Amino acid sequence: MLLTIDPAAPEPLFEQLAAQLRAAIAAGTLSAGDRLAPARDVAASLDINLHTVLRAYQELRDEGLVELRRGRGATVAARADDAGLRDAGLRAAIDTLVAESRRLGLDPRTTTALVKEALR
Amino acid sequence: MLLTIDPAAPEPLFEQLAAQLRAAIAAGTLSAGDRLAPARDVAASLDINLHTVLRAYQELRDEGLVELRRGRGATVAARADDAGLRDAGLRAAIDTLVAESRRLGLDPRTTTALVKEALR
DNA sequence: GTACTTGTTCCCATACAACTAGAACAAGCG
DNA sequence: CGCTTGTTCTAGTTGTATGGGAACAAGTAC
Repeated sequence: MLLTIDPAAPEPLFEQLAAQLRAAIAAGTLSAGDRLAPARDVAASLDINLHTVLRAYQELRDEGLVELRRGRGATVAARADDAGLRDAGLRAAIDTLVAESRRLGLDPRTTTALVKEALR
Repeated sequence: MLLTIDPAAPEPLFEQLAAQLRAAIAAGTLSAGDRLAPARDVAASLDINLHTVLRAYQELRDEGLVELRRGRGATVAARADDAGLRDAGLRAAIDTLVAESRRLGLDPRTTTALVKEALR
């Protein structure tokens, strides 16, 4: 599981990490029970702070996608499979939305904002 | 056009305002040519700073949804109709996505993150 | 048991974004 | 002309993101 960051991007580093891990779960690269690299290792290899990596892990824990335990590390939650990030209906819905957004030439900010609002 | 804010929310105030205005355009509450309330008035009624409101307006201008002119105020851009924020296909796509997200019990953050990733 | 791993929780410091505050300015309107 | 309204500027406060370091707690390995 290769993680990368772009220090120049507007998104916070921990959000970049969380997004890649979510995408990996959705793509099936990571499955329930799989272990994530220790936060210290990720921090060292990306040359960023331990706290930053842990914050990404904790965000995923708050979303119910990852389980964290001292001494054991971070593992993909069983719920991540059950909850179905790779559910066919969900992925179809996302693909359709992206296609519609592109068709209308909408700014990505506009699209994500509309979705966020619709989810409230 | 009633605008509200939640000072305790993690989203910046100007983003909250922009999101509501986008949603209003998408819902048809606001149409091309309609005038937005003067920034000073909004700032006063919400008890926030003029700059914060103007930043929301400017973000919408950058997205092509609103036009700003000194002395005349802020108006919904013609493109806002053409671009079709209230396009049937778009709205159906959003509704479907929201339904799928709810069905799977996904955290809103997870859903929006996946969409943002898919739009890149 | 001891040693090691790994997340958790503190401390603090720095950099940047968000917000506030106030003022002056410029374009449009009546 | 006066009034409205967005634009631009300066400046200060606050919160978040990130970094750096340390101690701690729960789990694993021997």
